[in-house]
Amino acid sequence: MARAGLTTERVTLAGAELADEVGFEQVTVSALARRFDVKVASLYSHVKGSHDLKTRIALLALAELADRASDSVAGRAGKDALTALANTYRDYAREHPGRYAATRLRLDPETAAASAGGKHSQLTRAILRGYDLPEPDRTHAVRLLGSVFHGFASLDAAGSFDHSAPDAAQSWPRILDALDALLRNWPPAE
Amino acid sequence: MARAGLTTERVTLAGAELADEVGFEQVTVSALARRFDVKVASLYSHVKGSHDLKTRIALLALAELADRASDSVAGRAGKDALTALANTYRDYAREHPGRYAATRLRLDPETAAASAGGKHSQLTRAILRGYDLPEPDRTHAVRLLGSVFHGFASLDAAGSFDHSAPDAAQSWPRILDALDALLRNWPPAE
DNA sequence: ATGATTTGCCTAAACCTTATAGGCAACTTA
DNA sequence: TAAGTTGCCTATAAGGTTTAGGCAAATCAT
Repeated sequence: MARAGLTTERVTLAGAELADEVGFEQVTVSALARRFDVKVASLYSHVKGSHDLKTRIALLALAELADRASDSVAGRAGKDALTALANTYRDYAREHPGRYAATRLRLDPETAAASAGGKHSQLTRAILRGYDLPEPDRTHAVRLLGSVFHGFASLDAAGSFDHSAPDAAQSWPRILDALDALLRNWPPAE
Repeated sequence: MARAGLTTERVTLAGAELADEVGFEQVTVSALARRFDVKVASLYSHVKGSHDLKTRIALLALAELADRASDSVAGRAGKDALTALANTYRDYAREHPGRYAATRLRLDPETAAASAGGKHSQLTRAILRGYDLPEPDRTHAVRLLGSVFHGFASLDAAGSFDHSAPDAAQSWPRILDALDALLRNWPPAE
């Protein structure tokens, strides 16, 4: 009766890998048990259940993405920083579709508060230092950028851009050009 | 043995209502059977199964949303049209969260082609008539607007804006101001 | 080292959802 | 009102979730 060496971390990581392979919605405690070649009930010592597992994958992905985002904007400013951050999100969504989908899981307030979620808005706020926006427009701009990054990755992943020309990849740099131009010429409140 | 009067349309509509109440992911053939006070197997005469049901709900929502969007931009131009379209998406996402989530279901290519999906990009393209954008920038702008509408609704629904001030409702008009300004001053390709 | 304790994975079982097959009753139509 | 169609049924099987309780392996104390 050899032990498989399960821990909560290892189970969560395997769940994230499974999500990238088969989709976040398809992640199940049973599938994970098969992957470890272990009986289903064994996993219940490490995660509380299906929802707990998915929440842990979401937290893992949020933290991992925040780390990458943080690295990407370090030492950059202005449009350079904007592009780096935006590309980090787009690349992560493409490389890790399951993990990326996990970041959109609705977390209960206290879990969300303890997550890396706040770090993401902090990072977006940081790249706005290179532009000259007074509050509260800075907050509005953070939300606009978040919407674009998330919305584009989401529609791209859903294949929404697949049936029109040109390639989504062609639109991306022009969208970043446009956002940069917008941030440099942000309209004043009337 | 009274008949419940099930039809594919009625089952789909009830599925959409259920989605708005408990969330799109929670829509199940079983739950729907309970709602009709009918045995599960009975529903299988009307929908092929769980995936078919969800697909039908998605198509219903896409069509319904396209109708509303179409109504909202009729007779408007420029920023007025932009605001009307944007608000239609935001309002629909708030009023019908389950249906809105359904619109993000990944459809297989031929189903997607037969859906109202294309109408949405047509409508967005239409409001750009009020601005002066050459191709291919018009397409890039359509994608940007789609990303913002979808991304904002999505983040708003996920509660991502809940833990920072001010209210998301305050950001929305300013984001539309910003998009209008951007479309009027779209940066030229270098 | 060896007994005690903790930890890890197990069997067993109950419940829910999906899905299919086949049957009888209730509507429809002629 | 008989024939045909449709609508909902029972029965059944397979797979996922979750809990309870048990034995063995690893770890710790003496």
